[in-house]
Amino acid sequence: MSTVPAIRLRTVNDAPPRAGGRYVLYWMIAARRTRSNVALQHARDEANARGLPLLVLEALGLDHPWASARFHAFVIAGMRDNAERLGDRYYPYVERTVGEGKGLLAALARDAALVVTDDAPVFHLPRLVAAAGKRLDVRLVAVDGNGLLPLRDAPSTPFPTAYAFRRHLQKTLPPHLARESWPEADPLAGEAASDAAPTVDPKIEARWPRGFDVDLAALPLDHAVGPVSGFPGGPVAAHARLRGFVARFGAYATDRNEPSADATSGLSPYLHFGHIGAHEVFDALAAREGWTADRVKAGGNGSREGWWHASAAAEGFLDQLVTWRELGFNVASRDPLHASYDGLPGWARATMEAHATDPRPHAYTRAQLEAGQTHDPLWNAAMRQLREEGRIHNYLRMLWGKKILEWSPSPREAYDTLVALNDRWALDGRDPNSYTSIGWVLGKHDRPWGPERPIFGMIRYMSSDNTARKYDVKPYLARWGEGATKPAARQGALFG
DNA sequence: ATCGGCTCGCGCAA
DNA sequence: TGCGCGAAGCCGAT
Repeated sequence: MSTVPAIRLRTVNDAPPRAGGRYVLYWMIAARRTRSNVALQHARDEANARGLPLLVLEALGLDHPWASARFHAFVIAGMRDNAERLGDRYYPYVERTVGEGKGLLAALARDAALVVTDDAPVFHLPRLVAAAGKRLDVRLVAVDGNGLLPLRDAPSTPFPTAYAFRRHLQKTLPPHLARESWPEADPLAGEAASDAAPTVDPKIEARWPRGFDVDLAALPLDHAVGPVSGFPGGPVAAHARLRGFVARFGAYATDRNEPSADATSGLSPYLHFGHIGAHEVFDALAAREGWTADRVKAGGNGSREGWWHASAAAEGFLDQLVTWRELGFNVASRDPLHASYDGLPGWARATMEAHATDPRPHAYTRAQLEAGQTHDPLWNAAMRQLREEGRIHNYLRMLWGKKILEWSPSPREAYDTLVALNDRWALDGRDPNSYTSIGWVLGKHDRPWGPERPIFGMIRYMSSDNTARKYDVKPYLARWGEGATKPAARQGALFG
């Protein structure tokens, strides 16, 4: 009945579907978009099967530790796009006081034949879904739309290396690339009762008013973390970004590590908030390359080269989008320690701990780091980009992390600082991928790399001097360094 | 400019 | 049991 592969569907609770429900409710929590969204597609199938309309709830709560004007602005921009597409079927809701939103899902579910949601191993979402499953008296189905590989098509233990995971992908992925397994580009196009608006109890609307036109300044948020410039949120902006990236994709192979070049995709924030899906990014690239699924052959030995049978640039980018991104999801879905120091490999913790009492020639408090007040101008510039733009250039982010290890009193504190700064300031913080890149800095998915050094032990070392030797960092320093003039138009006027 | 060594663990071939 | 291979490393020798 469902057009979504069964391996992506998970029934969360024991409650049956409700006879006499007025709509099928899609509780949109991770895939905050209306295109290429298998959860929405499944909800639509269920609605069609019952002759019912769809209702889509997209809520934005205040009750999590990193709630800030930055993330709120980003998500609300996406609500604008989703409202455009969904019309009467859309129930956007932004909490005005902490706890105000409690009960909305259950209230809407009381008239639902079935509730569908996203199954994503991201931040607090698994706990949220589990709790909802217990509370609701109607069936809740969670749908895994995270990546090309369904999360459940892998062993129950997480992959320790990208190499091992890549080998698994090379064996397992081909059937999931087939057209019939692929998400529909526009699930709303296949909606049978699209003209019938779902009837929502007016008492619910009175208590939890629909809408997203809120005064951000009045909300209890972390306002020091302000909206970013250059990265407007939402599916429309995400697709504009994707088009731009594909248009200049030729430079990706050579310039992706060049801090001054705009050669990377910049899609990570959109992927994190679900404003675009991995399948959509894959499709855009495949179209550009004239690539078709039959070019991938089952087999392969885990090597990065010559797997996709695409250009060098495409192979490199797909290794990011598929291998590394989905490795992060694989680990996040299977390792409860994936976001903690204790989740690092044994050899990495051992070698760092053997050097825990080494003298630290430079030591900074977390506040000094957060303010970008170190002796290292390149590092300070990276921190400033993170504070102001909500991201750090891919290559410099590694250096940024390595120095936090070098300048922290202990490896455990280094890990916690990395996570805290990234969770708070990065648009794609709190994502499985963020924990992958932070973990990599401290040896995760990497190997020991001599010679043994103070503080680092056998953790792979990086230095600002070498980075400056390999890449042209002058334009980056001019943009983000100490003496740089503030870029214009940083005010958050979008949502005033 | 380019190259090997540093060093560990995995999966597969033998 | 050996072997190839691995997100971006650094360093010194040629």
